Amino acid sequence: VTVDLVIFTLLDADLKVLLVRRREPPFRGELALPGGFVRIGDGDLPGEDLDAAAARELTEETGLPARALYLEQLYTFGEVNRDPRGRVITVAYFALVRPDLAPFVVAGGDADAAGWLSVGEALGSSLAFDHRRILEKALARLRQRVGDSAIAFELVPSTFTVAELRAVYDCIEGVENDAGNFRRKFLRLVEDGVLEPAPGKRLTGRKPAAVYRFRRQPRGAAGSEEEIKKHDLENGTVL
Amino acid sequence: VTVDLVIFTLLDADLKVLLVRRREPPFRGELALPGGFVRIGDGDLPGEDLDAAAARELTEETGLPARALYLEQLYTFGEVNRDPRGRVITVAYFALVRPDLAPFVVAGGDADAAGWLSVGEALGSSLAFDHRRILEKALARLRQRVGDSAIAFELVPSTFTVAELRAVYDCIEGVENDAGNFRRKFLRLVEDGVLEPAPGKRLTGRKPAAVYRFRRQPRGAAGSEEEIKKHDLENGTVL
DNA sequence: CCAAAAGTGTTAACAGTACACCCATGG
DNA sequence: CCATGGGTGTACTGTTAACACTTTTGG
Repeated sequence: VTVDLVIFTLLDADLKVLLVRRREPPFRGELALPGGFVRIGDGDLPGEDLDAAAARELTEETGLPARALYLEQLYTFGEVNRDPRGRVITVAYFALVRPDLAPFVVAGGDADAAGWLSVGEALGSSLAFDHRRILEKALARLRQRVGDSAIAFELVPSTFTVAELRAVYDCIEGVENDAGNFRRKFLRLVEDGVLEPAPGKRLTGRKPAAVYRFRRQPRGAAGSEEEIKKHDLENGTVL
Repeated sequence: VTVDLVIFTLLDADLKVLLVRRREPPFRGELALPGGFVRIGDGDLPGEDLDAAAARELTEETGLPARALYLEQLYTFGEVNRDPRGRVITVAYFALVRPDLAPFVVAGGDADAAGWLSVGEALGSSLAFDHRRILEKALARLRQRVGDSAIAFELVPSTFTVAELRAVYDCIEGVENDAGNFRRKFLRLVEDGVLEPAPGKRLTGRKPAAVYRFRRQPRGAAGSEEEIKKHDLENGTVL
């Protein structure tokens, strides 16, 4: 049993995925998703949970603490012949790296030249094993999550402007959101205490834009309204 | 590696799950989800895909052809100590049995007294392994799917009335839908060719109700409109 | 006739969409 | 002063939710 990771980030308004070039057969020299075997724990070696294995691989491949990243189980692929070495079942995970952390990602241990590749290009080129299918599944999950949960905040620096968040949506949904309408939805989140103004201005365009940040714990007493808000952040529709 | 199945049906306006009583240790005599080991295929025995293993177990436990049932991968549980026998990772699947087929379900091979238990009761009683957590996850998935795909048709006989389908939604969402409003949404599906009138009337209440059936392949030329419809049935919002 | 469920109508509130517009500022 | 992007207003649309209403039937 292995875990494979689909790690996304957003650079230059383009969705990127972290791929490695395999140094060992099978598929030596080809592009693949980072991953590795789950420590089962025979005898005296302690085993690890699946989530722990995914977090460990994530840290190994990115050099970033897993706690700072979004990580979620994606799907398990277990076709008989997906690995020429024999029967290998892989639990795929799906991770997001905030773009301000992406430059710190360095090549991992068991693979050459880890690197961010544009998802479009990755889908165009050939990948090892059934990793193309895994990537497609991850992409579908990402779009779903962006549509119905607050996951987009994981693809933006810790403080951001309305336009920056809008760019994330534009890029992932592949459409161009109306600036005015998007702003209104955004401000509703501020009203609801999901976001809050942050100090400073962003000097990106001509006119400086207001900067916001995600509010980790909602303000006010934990009334029923806040409960709902928490639920929304985890499962519900936000933007 | 095992597969475990969470098999739901709807009887007497109550959501039921299929549980078995274990005949072997560990957890002998306790209630558990049906499941079994995946055939890996060492040596000359052929292995099986995960989906195939789930379908096989599903047929073994229910006596019904898997083709007639809804089956979808749910989540993979791999905590180190979830099975006292050693390291066992389980891929949980989620299945639906139409209520008109539920009475034909008989006890499976490796377990006593398979039976439909009310989900409320099942969550109240203790289950083997981490099966309670799996059941909770399945319930969450069911509610999600009912909300955003056409899965409810899998919990209704092949022909049904507006009120019968509404009862499915009421039961799973735990709310009472307005009869009139529900009817309008329902009729929109008929307009769109997703449903079609079926011959006969249902004599359930005082006034006989019209009967409908699910339309497997949409009518008309396969234009772009039909493509969208197909997409909706698979992924999108329907009711 | 009456109860009960099928089926219809009406309306207010709300969210999404499109698009026109004002405002502030760096060059 | 002007182009650019931030930020605002507004009218139109379709969907939802609440609820009152008519119709049809078996008992």
